[in-house]
Amino acid sequence: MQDVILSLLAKEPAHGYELRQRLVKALGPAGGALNPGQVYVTLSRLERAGLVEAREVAQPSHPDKKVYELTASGRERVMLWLTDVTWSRVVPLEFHLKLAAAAATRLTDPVALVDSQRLELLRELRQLQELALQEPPDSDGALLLEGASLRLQADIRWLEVCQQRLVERESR
Amino acid sequence: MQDVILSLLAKEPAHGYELRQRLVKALGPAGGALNPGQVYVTLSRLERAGLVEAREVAQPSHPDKKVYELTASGRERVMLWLTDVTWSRVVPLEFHLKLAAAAATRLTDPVALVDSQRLELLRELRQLQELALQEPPDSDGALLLEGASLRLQADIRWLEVCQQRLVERESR
DNA sequence: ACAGCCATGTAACTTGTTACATGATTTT
DNA sequence: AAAATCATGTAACAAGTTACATGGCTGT
Repeated sequence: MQDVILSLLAKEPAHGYELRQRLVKALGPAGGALNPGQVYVTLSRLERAGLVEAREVAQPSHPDKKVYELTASGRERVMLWLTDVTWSRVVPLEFHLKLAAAAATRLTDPVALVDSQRLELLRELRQLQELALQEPPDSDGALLLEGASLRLQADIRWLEVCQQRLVERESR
Repeated sequence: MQDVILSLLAKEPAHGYELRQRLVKALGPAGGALNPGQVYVTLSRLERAGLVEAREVAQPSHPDKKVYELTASGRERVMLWLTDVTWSRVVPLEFHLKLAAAAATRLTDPVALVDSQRLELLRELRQLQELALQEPPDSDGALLLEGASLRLQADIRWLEVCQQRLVERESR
């Protein structure tokens, strides 16, 4: 969250309300879940950490607003974030633990578990592809959806491999 | 972390030290980064939440140990976790924000950013494939590595698409 | 005597998250 | 007069993370 806010401020100074709106828009359909308060909490923590600075701006026919902008060390942190290359590869590990737990507890059949997850991902993939049709081609939104879609396909293929292995082992 | 610990306890009751070792082993090369204290912190929080219960076990030629096992509500939570199907699709969104920030700040060239990330992922993929060779075929470890590898390939393909789009836009 | 493994924790800090509170202005 | 929008925050808790503290037992 902090890095996200900072990256938005890297573009131009803004106040909390504006940031919240930009975030909701950037998050798309998932944007509704964003709690307004969180933006302000994050901003005040960033200020305490010296990464942003605020100045109050009076408005004639509106409540006052507080415009935040990056400090030097804030810009430094954005640069670090930009060049950071740790991508999340946590999920397969987590799912692997789930499989092991399912096998150990025998509360759920591992094969059924893999299958339900696979079906769910397929459902999500169809939904994504519907969304992609509504997006103008070659837009940023379409590019984003393509990234999510490629990942989903990779995960689905992996689940298929898992399922195959499980069935093979069962038949031995 | 909580769910991970719970899933390990779902297999069989265990004490903290043992859990830590199993975790380090399960995490493979990344296991070294695990702070021992965290296991105990997590266990005590799980106990406070009523998801696990401990009983102290004296050992003749070793310090005492505290063996934890799941309560009924702990087992319930594991079941919820097992059947939960939310996979992380956050990363493309995050990278998209990075691209936007890079374009806005002009501190870094977006094309260079994509390229460095792509090279890094390629490096990781090679490393993964080396690890896979050392793993016995058809083992759980090999399956895990395959999942990570499929994801990496999807991410790399996405970055290639991003790069293509950026170059296309530049030439206009 | 000293290193190293077995075993457990606590204090403190950061971050995410939610629920709640406040008040002005504009539109209907 | 009510509802929506503009605008900001606080208090409190949950969770991840780290640094540090403690002690017994084992092998050399």
